[in-house]
Amino acid sequence: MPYQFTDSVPYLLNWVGVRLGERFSLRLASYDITLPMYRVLATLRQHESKMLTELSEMVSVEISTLSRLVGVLVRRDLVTRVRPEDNARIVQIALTEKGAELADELMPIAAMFEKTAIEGLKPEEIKMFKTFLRHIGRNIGSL
Amino acid sequence: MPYQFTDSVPYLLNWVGVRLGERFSLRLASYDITLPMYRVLATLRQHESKMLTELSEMVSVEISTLSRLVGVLVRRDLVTRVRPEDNARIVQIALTEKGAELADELMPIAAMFEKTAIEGLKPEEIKMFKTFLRHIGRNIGSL
DNA sequence: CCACAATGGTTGTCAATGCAAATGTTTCCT
DNA sequence: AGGAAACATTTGCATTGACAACCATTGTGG
Repeated sequence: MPYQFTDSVPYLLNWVGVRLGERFSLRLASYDITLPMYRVLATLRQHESKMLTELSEMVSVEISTLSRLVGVLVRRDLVTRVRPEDNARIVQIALTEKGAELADELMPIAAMFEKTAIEGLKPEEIKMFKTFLRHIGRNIGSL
Repeated sequence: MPYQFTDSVPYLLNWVGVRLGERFSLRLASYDITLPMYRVLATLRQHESKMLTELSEMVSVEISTLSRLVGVLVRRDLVTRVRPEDNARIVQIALTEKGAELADELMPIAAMFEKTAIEGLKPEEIKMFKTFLRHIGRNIGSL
């Protein structure tokens, strides 16, 4: 059997990923929040405080882009950006009260969204699916 | 158990997808080809000829962006863009000889790449994984 | 058969992105 | 201690990409 591009894992992954992103962006639009913004808020909601580099790795946004993005989030009073006393080269990003509230409002929507997306898959299938994804994620190092 | 963002399907999907794309882009760089370009070539390799809108849907690239992208591929003599006699509002995109040759050179690399990415998963697991992806893909309509 | 809606594609414009260089900070080595 | 290397972030600049407005063609209902 020949290699079929549109049947390949990277293709399918991208196709589904892009569409999920598009759809969810639409939902976020009414909150005046972009998808990368949401990713930052949601990540911080579960990690308290992260430096820029860590955040960049987690949300898959290029660090210079993220630097600017954090800038707008600070201006909107959704996150804080502080240089710790004991280490002046890093910057800690954390949610403000307002940012935490927004995250708490948005995350249930994301949860519902995901629920609809994986509708029809059995719990153990979802578990497997995530395991496969993480497995591929680990393999990426050897690419 | 609370909803954990970094454990969600959309997050994992994006995380893995972005990284696969980044890595493969690096491979393509030596051919002076970008990832979206590769996607166009590979799609056409398996579909002969597509109109712009269909191509846009398949490669997940916004149509105006794709219009310009096709422009550069035409200039590089990798694809042709013709308005059929019988329907002058559509445009058919097809590979040139040169484009087909390039696709044939690149696709085995992509195949190897994928092989490495899914290393360690059993054939039936890969099959399941793709089934899950397609299933989610179909659900997206109801988002 | 003709106005008008719908479809397919291109172009103008501006915001988002990414790379590279610059800046400041800490760590490491001798 | 002193300077080089490594690290974390920011900024400048050029490219990319998205959205909207637009043009051209085809399809449709009265």
